[in-house]
Amino acid sequence: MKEGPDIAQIGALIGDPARANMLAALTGGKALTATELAAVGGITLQTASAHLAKLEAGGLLLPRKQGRHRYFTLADETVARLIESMMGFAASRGHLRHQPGPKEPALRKARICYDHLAGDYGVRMLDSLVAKGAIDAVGDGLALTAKGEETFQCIGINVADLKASRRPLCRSCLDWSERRAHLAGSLGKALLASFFDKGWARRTAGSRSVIFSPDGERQFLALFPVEALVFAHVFVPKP
Amino acid sequence: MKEGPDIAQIGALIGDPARANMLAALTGGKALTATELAAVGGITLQTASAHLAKLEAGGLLLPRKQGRHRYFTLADETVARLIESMMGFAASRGHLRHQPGPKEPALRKARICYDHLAGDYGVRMLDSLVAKGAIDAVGDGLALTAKGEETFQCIGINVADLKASRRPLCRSCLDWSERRAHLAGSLGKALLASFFDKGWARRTAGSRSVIFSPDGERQFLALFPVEALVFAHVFVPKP
DNA sequence: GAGATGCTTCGGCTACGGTCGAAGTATGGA
DNA sequence: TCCATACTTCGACCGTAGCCGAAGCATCTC
Repeated sequence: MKEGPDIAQIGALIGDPARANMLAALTGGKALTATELAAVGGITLQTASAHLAKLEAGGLLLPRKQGRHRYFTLADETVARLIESMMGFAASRGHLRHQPGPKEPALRKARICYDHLAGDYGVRMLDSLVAKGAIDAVGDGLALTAKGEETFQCIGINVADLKASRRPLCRSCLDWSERRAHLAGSLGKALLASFFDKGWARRTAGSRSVIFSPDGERQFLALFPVEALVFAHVFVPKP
Repeated sequence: MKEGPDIAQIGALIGDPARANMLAALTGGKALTATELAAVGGITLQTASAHLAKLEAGGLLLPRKQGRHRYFTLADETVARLIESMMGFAASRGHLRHQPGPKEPALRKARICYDHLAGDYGVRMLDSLVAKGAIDAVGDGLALTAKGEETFQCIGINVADLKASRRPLCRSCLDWSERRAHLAGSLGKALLASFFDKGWARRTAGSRSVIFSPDGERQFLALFPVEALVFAHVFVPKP
């Protein structure tokens, strides 16, 4: 039959454990060197080199040479979205890792999804913004309201700048740990960046998880309060 | 590192050409027997049986025994969404099939995406519905308007029934051939079903493509006119 | 009951892809 | 200039996953 585009190629690309680990690590948004990615994949540098060549040829990765290092990033936001959506799917089918591990809770609480905040805190933030009327949620789509535009200006985010770029302002991104949406798009990116700028939170060295400082956490929770009522209509039953 | 759910498993599942072909065929929405799927995959029945067992174990497929046949369907709408999104991604990276083939144009014009209409005609339908104000497009989300509810009642679609089900009414689904959204969800399903009921169109035997009758095509195009102005803001530039 | 059809299981073959050691190339620093 | 570091290429090894022929169940038809 052979209809349509070839999904087997990218499936196979993602289907190798070492490559999958590399891709998952790169979903953290940071550029990583071949050596770092080899460690992530649990393989030697030679093998990693071969894998990276394949991922690059497949259009999933973008290399950037800098001195004697080669830094790799996901080629595109669409790659990140694909990986995240596959994680969501895998989680829904129970394809979890064997070892929950000590890092797991931190990851579920707050982590980076390419360039924006995900996990419990990411979902909470979006919920709160919707409850405040800063963002409109229609179906599975998100849109900034006029009120929201004001709000973000006050926090110190220049919405006009964001609007100028071609990238969509708001995008919903399905969270694999919470199975609910969090905020992606250039606004999601700007918000996370501002948390880092303010010193509320920082990324961790070898992981996707985001660590809040005690003070940062207090401020974050105050800025994005949870209203119990909200959950009623946003709740999505787990299948 | 091993963070998060295991995407390698489902990647590998989709990564085999024979399995990928089977999954793509099942995205046509019809239940297919093991023998039919073997033909689709270009392999013998024994091999297909092994593949199907793996896909079933992975939670991608749902078997249904009927007489001496075993019919397989995609386990879930989420599987169909995953496959379609991978197709979209593959298409965007140029991972196309070698042979464009004679069926390709028909497929691009109108095809089934799990249970709703995709392709040029699918995109056109959504564009037209948005232009008419029957559906609200906010960001990448869709919502039925009050006016739309009336409209669909007139066409003979019982919106109240659809609302009763847990499945979302409107969902946007990215079209791999058009790289724009078309209408999924229970409303998308109901619309396609009504086209079949009215005899405007029919499915083809071994393919996902949808064939309109001359009269059906005329009616469809009249019902969903294109207004040039609409395209301006819906257009998404190809990267 | 006999035969045909649909599908699964078993066993063995094969090939491809992942793996690493060793050697080769580029870049940076002393 | 010389060495260390970062990475790639080459070559060889090996395991696994895909593949099919043959045989074994199950179900329908006559």
